[in-house]
Amino acid sequence: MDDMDWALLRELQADARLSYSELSRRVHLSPPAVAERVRRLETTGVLTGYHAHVDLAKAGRHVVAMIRMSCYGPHCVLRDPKVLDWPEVLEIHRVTGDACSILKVATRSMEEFESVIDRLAPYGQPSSSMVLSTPLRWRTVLP
Amino acid sequence: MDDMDWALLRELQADARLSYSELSRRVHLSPPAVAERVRRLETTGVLTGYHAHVDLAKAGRHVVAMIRMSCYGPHCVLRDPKVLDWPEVLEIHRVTGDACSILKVATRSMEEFESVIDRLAPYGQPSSSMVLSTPLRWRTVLP
DNA sequence: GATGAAACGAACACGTT
DNA sequence: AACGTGTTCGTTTCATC
Repeated sequence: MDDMDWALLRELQADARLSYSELSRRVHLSPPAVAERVRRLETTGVLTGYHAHVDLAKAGRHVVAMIRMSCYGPHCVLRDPKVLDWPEVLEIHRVTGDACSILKVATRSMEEFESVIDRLAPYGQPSSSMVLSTPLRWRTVLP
Repeated sequence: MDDMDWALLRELQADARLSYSELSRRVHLSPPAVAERVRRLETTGVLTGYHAHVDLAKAGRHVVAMIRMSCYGPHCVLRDPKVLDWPEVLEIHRVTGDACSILKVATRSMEEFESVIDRLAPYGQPSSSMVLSTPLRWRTVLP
């Protein structure tokens, strides 16, 4: 993880579709050298994937919320792998504090959101914060 | 936004670096037609960007937290554009409820995290939930 | 890590429905 | 208006130094 690796990470975080040739011009390295470094960042797990980001509202997910789950001991959502497959659940973080986890959820409607809450309730007490807007959607990680 | 657009969104969310040729094979459409559709999804704002995702711990950000800010009226973090530029702040969501916003923060150390809390305190009361692990980092948005 | 050759993909104009 | 075909040019990849 030298300066060159960080330069590649910076560029690929900003635009994951940059070609190796374009990357080579930006970091001043030959295309094969760039390809080898990127492959190494992938295999070592520093780069976990390349993802197109979608505008949730424009994709029909008009209701977005952060849900803090305070679970009933052994019934915790974190212990049920089925929750990982619910299409409305976009992220799950295990956290410290009163809640055991924070879920990011996006649904097409309030009715659909209500059904998610109904499915979550058996695991514990959900506390929902509806997302009004997202002033900062994403930031590049720098050294 | 027909089935073909959704097929392209699905593939690009899973792997943003797929070539137009590879996409054309997967959705059974010619490469120029794929390129035109993807360009349209970009210009209409459905696709907001292509980003390489980085493992925070492997990138040296060992401390990750979700911080709920309960701000003092006019001093709200959402009203100060400077906060958008803090490199430790990866996401900001404006939400309903007791808190006015939720921030995702990642720092190299607890000392650095403490300094973020010190910088946030003037805006309101920060309530931090440290992220222990992330069982679901990201999910593809489907129709 | 750089270079050069060969295979592959992207981009444009054009023709088709 | 949306898609397919062609050629041209740029990109990826592998062998080699």
